[in-house]
Order: sequence, then structure tokens, then C-alpha cells
Amino acid sequence: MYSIGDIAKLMGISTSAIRFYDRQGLLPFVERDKAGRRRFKPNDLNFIEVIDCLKKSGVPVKDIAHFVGLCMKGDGTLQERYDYLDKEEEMLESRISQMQKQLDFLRYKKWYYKTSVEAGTETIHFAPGTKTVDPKIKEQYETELAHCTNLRDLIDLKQNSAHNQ
Amino acid sequence: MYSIGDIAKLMGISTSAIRFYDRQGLLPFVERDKAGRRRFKPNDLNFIEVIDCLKKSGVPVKDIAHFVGLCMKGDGTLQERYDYLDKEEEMLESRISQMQKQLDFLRYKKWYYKTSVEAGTETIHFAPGTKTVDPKIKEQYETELAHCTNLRDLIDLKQNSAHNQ
DNA sequence: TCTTGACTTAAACATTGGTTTAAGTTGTAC
DNA sequence: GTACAACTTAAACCAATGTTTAAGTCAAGA
Repeated sequence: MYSIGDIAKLMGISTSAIRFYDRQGLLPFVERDKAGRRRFKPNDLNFIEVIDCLKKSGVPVKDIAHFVGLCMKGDGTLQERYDYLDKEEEMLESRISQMQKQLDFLRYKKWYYKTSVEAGTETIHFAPGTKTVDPKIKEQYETELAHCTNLRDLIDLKQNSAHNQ
Repeated sequence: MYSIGDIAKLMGISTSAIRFYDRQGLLPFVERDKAGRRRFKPNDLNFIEVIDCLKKSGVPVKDIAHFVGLCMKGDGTLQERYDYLDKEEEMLESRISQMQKQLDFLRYKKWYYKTSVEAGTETIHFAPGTKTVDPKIKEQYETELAHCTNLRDLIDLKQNSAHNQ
């Protein structure tokens, strides 16, 4: 049996967050001792793990409460629970590939600033005679990316770290 | 030149969101026509792209405003801007690997429910004589995962989709 | 017995990220 | 010249996700 404090430490969250989740219907399975204190059973950790996973996946509390509600209803909702997780799997996959896209763009911008720092000015990327970025700069990055074997060589700036000594 | 409505369509967000970002200091580079309306220059799209990328990466508006502030200060902040993006790259990488972990767990749970649906009951995963999940079930999944060639065979439920016809 | 620490609740508060509303301005098309 | 659509602002409002506060309960140890 675990207290709310034990679970808080275990999950790396605050006790007030756990009470909040309880209010929102995420923890209907938690029992109480005769003083009214929450007592988590070992099996409750299986629920906690799923809740934690869904939270970290960016699923809203309300949606998680719906899933937990299905779990409490017994074997009649197994298919529904599978379908729910199937949908969340798809959402998570698409969120990950979205973030991978953003990461690719961020790396282009790192290259943009690495080369700017090396040149001492951003103007090396400007179209001749303007103060605006040359539209072809990104293509240039993509060409360099396609021909390079080590991404880090392309985008990581080797700091001449004399530090402040 | 683009109006606020053009940009809204382009980015797939509302005009009120754009005005909110402006209030928060994300768009100090936007000019106005003599009637006070925002006029986005083609070069502004480079800023918009970065802002959009950082937003989609989960960076708070305040932090993005700080980066945009650096951009407005000219070549003196190039190193700082690089360092900022470098930090965001790391954060994004760690967020992606976090989500990948959650995805792996979600797939275990899909397997758990796929096999439950096929058996008609969740009790197949319970420890003998109890109403609680057998602690060894996850190991069993991991063994099956290690030996399987196609993840989808392991976790996807083939619906006997007679549908409702 | 008394104190201490961990728990309980309800209700107020805080923050982030916007949306909505109300009132007004402008350029264009009829 | 008048209507319309698209813009402007400030301020109010909203939902999600907790945190904080105030007042109280309880078990264990000195």
C-alpha cells in the first residue's frame, strides 16, 4: 500500500497534482483508509502507468478520464479501450513526425546562424543589394545536407572555448 | 505585401491569434499602412516560419519573444541566437525521445487489449487466483516483441469488419 | 499528553494561450 | 454616396492545468 506522498515521489509530481487528477476522475479506483486517506494498491500502479503515459503523450485530462471510466466498466468495454489506444497511437505517431519536421527546420536555422557567426554577419545570407534573406539560401543548405556525411559537422559550431579565463 | 488575413490563412491560424502574438512581442518587425493595418513584407515570412517552428516545438510564447528580440538587435547577437537554437534543438530531441518512449508503452497496452479482446476477457492477464494484472505480462510482451518481425501483426487487431450493414 | 508530519477538503488564485465583444476606421465596389 | 468586408483597439472572457491557502483530522514518537 502506498500513500499519496509515495506516489508523488514515484511519479515525480506534486501531491496537489494527484489530488487534482482525482477530482477530474482519473483515480476512481483509489481506496481510502478509515481516516479518509488515499491508499494506493500495488495493482493501481498499472493504472498510474497508463495515466502517466497518456499525460506525457499530451492527452487532455478529460480524455484520460474517459479511458479510465471504460476500464472501470469491465470486459464489456475491451474493444472500446483498444480502439481508444489505437487512436492515441496514431495521434502520437503524427505528433512525433510533426516534431521531427520542426527539428529539421531548427537544424537549418542552426546552420544559418553557425555560418553567420563564422562570417561575423548575417548579411552573407542576404540577396545581393538587399537587407532580406536570399530565398535560395535554404536550397543551399539542403544541397550541403544531402552531400554531407556528418550532420554535426554541418550545423554544430565548434566554440573556440577560451572561456573567460 | 500580405494582410493579417493572408498570413492567417497561410499559417492556418486565426487573426486573433496573430494579434495576440503581436501583443506578446513576437512580431515587432511588422509594419503598418497609413490606416494602421499590419502589412507583412515577404521577408517577414522568414520570421514567421521560425516562430511557427518554435511554437509547434512547444516553446512558450515568452521564450520566442526573447529570440525575436535578439533578431531585432542585429549582428551583435548572432552567437546568442545560435546558442538559443542549439538549446532548443536539444530540448526538442529530448521531447521526441520521450514521446517515442510513450509510444512504445502505448503499443504494449494495445497488445494487452488486442489479446484481451481476442480472449473476450482481460482476466487472461491476471495472476492466477487474483483480480490484478500479472507483473510478468509486460515481460511476455517484450519477449514476443523481440521475436516478431512485424510489429503490426503483434499489436494491430484485425477487425472482422462486417460493419453495421 | 503533546507535538509533529502527513494527510484531508473546499475554495481561491495563478498562468498560459488564446477568443470574443464592442466600438470604430478604411478602401473598394456598386 | 453608401454599403460591405476587412481591418483596428482595449477589455472582458474562457478553458486547461494545476498551486496555494485555510481549516481540520489522525497516528506515532518524545
